[in-house]
Amino acid sequence: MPPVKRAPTPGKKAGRAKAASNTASKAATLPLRKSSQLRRVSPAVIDLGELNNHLGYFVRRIQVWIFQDFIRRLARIDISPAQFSVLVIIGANEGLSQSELAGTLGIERARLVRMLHLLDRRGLTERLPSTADGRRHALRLTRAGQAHLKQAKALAAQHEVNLLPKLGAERYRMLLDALREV
Amino acid sequence: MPPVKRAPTPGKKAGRAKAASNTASKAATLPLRKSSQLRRVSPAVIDLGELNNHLGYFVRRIQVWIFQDFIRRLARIDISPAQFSVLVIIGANEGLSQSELAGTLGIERARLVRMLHLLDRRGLTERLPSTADGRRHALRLTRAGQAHLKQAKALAAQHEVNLLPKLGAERYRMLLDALREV
DNA sequence: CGAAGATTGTTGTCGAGGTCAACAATGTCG
DNA sequence: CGACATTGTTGACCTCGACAACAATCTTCG
Repeated sequence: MPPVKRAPTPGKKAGRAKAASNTASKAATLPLRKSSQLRRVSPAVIDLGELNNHLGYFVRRIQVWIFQDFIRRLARIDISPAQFSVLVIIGANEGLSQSELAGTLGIERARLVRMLHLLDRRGLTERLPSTADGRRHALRLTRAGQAHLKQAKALAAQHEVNLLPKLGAERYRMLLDALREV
Repeated sequence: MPPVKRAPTPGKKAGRAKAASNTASKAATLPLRKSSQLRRVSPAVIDLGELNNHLGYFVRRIQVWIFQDFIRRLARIDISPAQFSVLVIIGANEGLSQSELAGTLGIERARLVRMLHLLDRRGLTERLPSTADGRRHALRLTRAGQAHLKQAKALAAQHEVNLLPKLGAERYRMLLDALREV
């Protein structure tokens, strides 16, 4: 489909130019236009309405926010939050199976398989055949994996400390305690 | 690629049957095997290790958990968490622009465009040309959109109430208050 | 023992979302 | 007017969760 002229918005949307007494805006951000007469316009600060009563909304926002910082901080050693959790659990429970790992982290077995493919290829983890059960794989960290995890933990701890000032030490503590019990 | 024999795991993984003194397991779940001698094996209850000190991990878990309930509850009217937030904001701020909407919700303008395509097609929202600025679109809910949002809010409120017992009323309140200020 | 059933690891396929780059149309400002 | 910024849009790519289908391997129980 060839790029049409500024999106025809397939369908209606013809005339109609009434409404919208509360016009538009620009602010809401940083520049702080020096032009005295701030273009009139809308809320500038937008109302979250009903969302203010939904825990899910705020949890989502903070989750995204925290992950972004985490990702940025561990980008150097190329470890994602998911990979980090996998390495940590394997490190703390050598020999566990993929099923158990997936179960405790709440991810699909299928998802974990592909994740381990990567980590294996990178030489960080290995899947040894379980001596007791032919179906299982005993997961372990390689030497390199242990070293890598060590670095990851250091950076992650650093990331964690970084959250304190942004959340407030007391609030941070409270959140961590409260969430851990769920 | 034809399905090989139980995943050759491209690469090494030959012999090697040593290690893994702490064998494997099965439990960790429900059955509670009646067979007295519980197959020896690993932790049964797996150690989260370092993850216990990472707020991000718990926030992520609870976020996924909350969203699952939300999705399940609003499946009937086919509204996702993201769509819900979009409808709520438009409803509370008629005439705002896509940029503003995307900004306040923390999603990409590009992402929002496709979301609005859907909502438009479903007749829930409409994009009126802004009279003051030729580039902008003044977003609004259609009559149908308002009605749909009303239902969504009812179900969402129901979902929210459902979280109380599972989190504990006090904890719920605390979390909501704490997160709202971030 | 042997057949039915459950587990485990795997692959394939969808669909929702996030990320980036590139654009045309439109506004703003010096 | 011309340089620059915004806004809405599209295209392409990639991650991730959810499902379905399998082969290999236990487990159970008649």
